[in-house]
Amino acid sequence: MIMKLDFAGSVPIYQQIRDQIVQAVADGVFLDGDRLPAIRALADEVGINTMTVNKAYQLLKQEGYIITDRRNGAKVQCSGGRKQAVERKVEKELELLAAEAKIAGISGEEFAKLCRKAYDG
Amino acid sequence: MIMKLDFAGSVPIYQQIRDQIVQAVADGVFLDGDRLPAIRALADEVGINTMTVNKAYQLLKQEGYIITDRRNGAKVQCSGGRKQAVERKVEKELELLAAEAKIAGISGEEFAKLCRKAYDG
Amino acid sequence: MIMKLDFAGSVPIYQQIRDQIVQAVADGVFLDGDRLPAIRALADEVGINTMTVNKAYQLLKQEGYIITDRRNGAKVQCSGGRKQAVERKVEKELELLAAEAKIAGISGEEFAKLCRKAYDG
Amino acid sequence: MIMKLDFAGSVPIYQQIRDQIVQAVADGVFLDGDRLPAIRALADEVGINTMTVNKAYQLLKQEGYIITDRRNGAKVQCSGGRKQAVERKVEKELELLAAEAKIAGISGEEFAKLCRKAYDG
DNA sequence: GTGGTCTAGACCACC
DNA sequence: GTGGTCTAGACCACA
Repeated sequence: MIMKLDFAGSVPIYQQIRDQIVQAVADGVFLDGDRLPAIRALADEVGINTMTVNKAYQLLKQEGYIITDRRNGAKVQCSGGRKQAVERKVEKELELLAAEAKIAGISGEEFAKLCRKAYDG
Repeated sequence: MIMKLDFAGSVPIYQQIRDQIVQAVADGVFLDGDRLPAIRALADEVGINTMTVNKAYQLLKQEGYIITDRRNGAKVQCSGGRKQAVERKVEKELELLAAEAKIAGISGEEFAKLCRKAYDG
Repeated sequence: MIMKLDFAGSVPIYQQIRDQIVQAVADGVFLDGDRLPAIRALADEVGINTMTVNKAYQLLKQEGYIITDRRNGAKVQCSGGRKQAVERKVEKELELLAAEAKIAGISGEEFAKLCRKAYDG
Repeated sequence: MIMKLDFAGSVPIYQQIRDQIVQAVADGVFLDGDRLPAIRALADEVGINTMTVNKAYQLLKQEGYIITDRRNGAKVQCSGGRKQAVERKVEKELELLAAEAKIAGISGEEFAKLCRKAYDG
């Protein structure tokens, strides 16, 4: 589990952790049911406080990406059911991205290509 | 110029203003060279501090979306040149969105459709 | 004896076991004097540690719901005497539930109906 | 704003704060739109850490009981919409309470009376 | 002024 | 071993 954190930027660390774990799940690094690193272990590894990692895990749990089994720590849970909510979120964020792209002179085709690349990896 | 601000959410007000102006430019509400509303007028209209609007305008200026002229206020400037930078930014954000979509069970086709809709409006 | 355990939630396993046994007693699944499943048997059945079941049983014993006999295991004991204590506990918890219900727009009648349903089954 | 906290018990402090604020809202101590005490002020008043109060507020926000307006701090928000969810929660908790009451020898009438008292205050 | 984030430690409950 | 909670500070972003 490699983690690239930007301590200078304005994005909270816990958010960066959350994002990268979501990425990892989407990329198949973690499969449904896999155990995530223990909070302390991950905190030590990347050199941050356990509370920060804890917050990231809580966020992931709340969003339904993981469940924390009291016996085994945190496990990935890919069960759907969030499709609608995610769709709305994606829709809204895409709108802004598309606007910025349009102004920057990125054509519809180029934008579609970027989207495809992002999805297919 | 209608502005919908969410004072509760986690997105800063100035960021919301910036986003909506970018949207408006992309949608053709403002054309290249058009004058943006005066800071004080906009602040009064939506009932916020002028400092907040000022910060949004400074952000837009810094990003190259507008130029400020002491005599005429802020004017939209659609000159290109930022294509590469925007492309990198869009690429990065798309990656996360695509990941979330993938996990939620949104197919590549559905995602592409959302992207097209976002771009074409 | 069916046991539905939620390993993800915040309620401790032993508490869930305790709750479900109390439910079963109230529902007449276990009558006064009936033997509860042996600790090890129950632990095996639901796939948890015997220590956890043991803790649940100790809690039940301490609350006066069961008595443990070295030779015969745990037996249900419906002897009263706890009425006052339970009343106080119920009173306090009802207060919070009623508050949440009130805020959510649940009327007094609806709340009473829910209460009746809970009691009559 | 009086707060009675039990530091010895097993109920987390942030949960106790959350509960008492919900109670206060239901009792009309706080009306829709009223400002809650500032996190620091409340923390100082009851002699606990700001993080703990913060967690309580986050929980309330997440449950929809309050909104945090960036300009003014936390405000009560009684807008409904949570009726169904609360109903399910109340239903489930009532079931256990009713079971305990039944075993303790509390009659259906007595239980109904307790419920009425809890709701009407 | 407000809330949001983070640290470096600590203790506890659970299993 | 795990996650959950809490402390006593600190700094920052926002308005």
